Amino acid sequence: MSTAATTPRGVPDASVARLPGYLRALTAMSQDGTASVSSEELASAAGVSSAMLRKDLSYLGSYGVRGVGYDVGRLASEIASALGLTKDWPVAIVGMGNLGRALAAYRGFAERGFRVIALLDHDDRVVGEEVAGRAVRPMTDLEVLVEDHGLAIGVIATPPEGAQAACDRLLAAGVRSVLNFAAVVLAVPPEVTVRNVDLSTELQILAFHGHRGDVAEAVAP
Amino acid sequence: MSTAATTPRGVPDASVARLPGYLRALTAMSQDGTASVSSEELASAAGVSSAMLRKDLSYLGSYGVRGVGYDVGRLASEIASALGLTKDWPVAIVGMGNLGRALAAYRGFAERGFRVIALLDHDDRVVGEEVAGRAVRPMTDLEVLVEDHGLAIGVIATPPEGAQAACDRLLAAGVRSVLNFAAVVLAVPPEVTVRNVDLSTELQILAFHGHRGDVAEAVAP
DNA sequence: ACGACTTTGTGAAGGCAGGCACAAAGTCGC
DNA sequence: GCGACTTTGTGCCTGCCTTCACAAAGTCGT
Ligand SMILES: NC(=O)c1ccc[n+]([C@@H]2O[C@H](COP(=O)([O-])OP(=O)(O)OC[C@H]3O[C@@H](n4cnc5c(N)ncnc54)[C@H](O)[C@@H]3O)[C@@H](O)[C@H]2O)c1
Ligand SMILES: NC(=O)c1ccc[n+]([C@@H]2O[C@H](COP(=O)([O-])OP(=O)(O)OC[C@H]3O[C@@H](n4cnc5c(N)ncnc54)[C@H](O)[C@@H]3O)[C@@H](O)[C@H]2O)c1
Repeated sequence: MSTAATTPRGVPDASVARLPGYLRALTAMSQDGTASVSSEELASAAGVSSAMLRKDLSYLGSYGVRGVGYDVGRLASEIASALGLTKDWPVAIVGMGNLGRALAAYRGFAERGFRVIALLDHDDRVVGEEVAGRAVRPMTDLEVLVEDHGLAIGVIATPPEGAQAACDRLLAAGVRSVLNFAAVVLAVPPEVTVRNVDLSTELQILAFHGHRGDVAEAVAP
Repeated sequence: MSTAATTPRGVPDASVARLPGYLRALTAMSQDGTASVSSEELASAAGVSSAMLRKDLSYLGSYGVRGVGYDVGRLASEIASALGLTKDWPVAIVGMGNLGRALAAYRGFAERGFRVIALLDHDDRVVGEEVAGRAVRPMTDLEVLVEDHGLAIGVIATPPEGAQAACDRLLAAGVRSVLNFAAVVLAVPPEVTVRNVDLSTELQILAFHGHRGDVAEAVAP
């Protein structure tokens, strides 16, 4: 019933989607030894306007100093806290095909506080294989994994046909956040959050813009 | 100066981003032998509301029949045409690491009219290697490739440090559409379209929602 | 041939997000 | 210690996107 402005923690989705970008820029600055940034500098590093940045940050609280800017370390820590990154998030990857293996080998996970605790596949020929120094486990291990690690995020890297089944198993085991790489619309109850990453969709959107660019140039004059 | 509604081809960005989802659902229906769909059915298959679907389609023209619905084949073809998928789009993938190899092996490209014409890397140890039945080529091949194939879309799968350099080379060769998997903000001139796919960002957004879900439940009652 | 029924296409309204511009606030130099 | 300067935080406004609701349109059964 309350608006975003009323509740201190009511951050609009559009803002949330930009916070990781700010955090990344801040982390880079921190490693460069930069201690303080203005909204102008940070905005340009994150590729947004300074007004937008300030508005986004204002949803989190007042962590800037007028006339000076933001303390890099402090702001990074506040954003991380707002995103819920103060604890490690256990992640399981389902589907050890081409994409699943690339994801398993990706070290960007750990760098941002996501701990891959399991690689899963339903195919007996793949189960037991070693991927990125870890043994692939059968789907039946899911329940135990959730119990042991409090598994929170499931990544689906199966073909489209298997994605709903994989999702159902994740949900049954208690997972409530899913990152889906398969090109299907997953049916989930409302309390579950699904984010879709679809390469084909992205390419098609690019095709549209490339296409339109040509058309616009041909029509405008 | 004209609004989206004035120009027949003025499709809002938000709509464009959903068209690929409609197209995918239609393709699946077509393969099932379904000849006709209502906006209600198609909307549910694509995971949007029927009002939204109808409005999106109305930007493309009037291809439905009142009282009946849409002809699956016809609508698919109209959407494909609006997206600019009537021709093949040549794609080059830059950066043959874990991710680049997975992308190279992905057959979803060809299925949707995107033809991978080259795999590129700047590392001499990787150049010449065979990936997905294709030899990896050096960055210096870019210009010739663009000339020969009219290369239109570049995919960047290099580490963040190399992404801007890779992007610059693509643009210099004439590419105007870029799909970027590296977690950096690429600097490009306004006529170039860049879309970013960042796994870490997605996970952090999921973390926020998982986190918030807990908080909301704890605070609400 | 006609009427009832279904489903589209779209005007109108509401809500949300982005951008502008400025007052408030705090710093730094002198 | 004080004033000038810098930069934040935010109220307001504009435009876009989404949802609602219904008249128009065309079909199918009789
Ligand atoms: N490869 C890519 O670069 C790429 C890019 C974008 C999107 N995708 C999408 O990612 C998904 C995976 O692609 P891929 O190329 O890795 O496929 P793949 O066929 O190489 O691998 C799929 C793996 O998932 C496993 N699997 C299938 N059904 C399962 C189930 N129900 N439960 C558990 N495991 C199951 C299979 O055993 C197999 O090991 C696809 O949906 C694809 O569209 C892939
Ligand atoms: N591996 C994953 O699953 C994954 C997931 C999400 C995002 N990413 C991102 O994708 C990118 C690639 O990841 P990866 O794991 O494949 O990295 P990687 O280190 O395995 O491979 C990078 C490849 O790019 C090449 N390269 C580097 N600089 C280049 C340049 N300027 N021009 C041409 N080629 C260049 C290198 O020679 C190497 O072969 C990274 O930015 C990473 O953050 C990877």
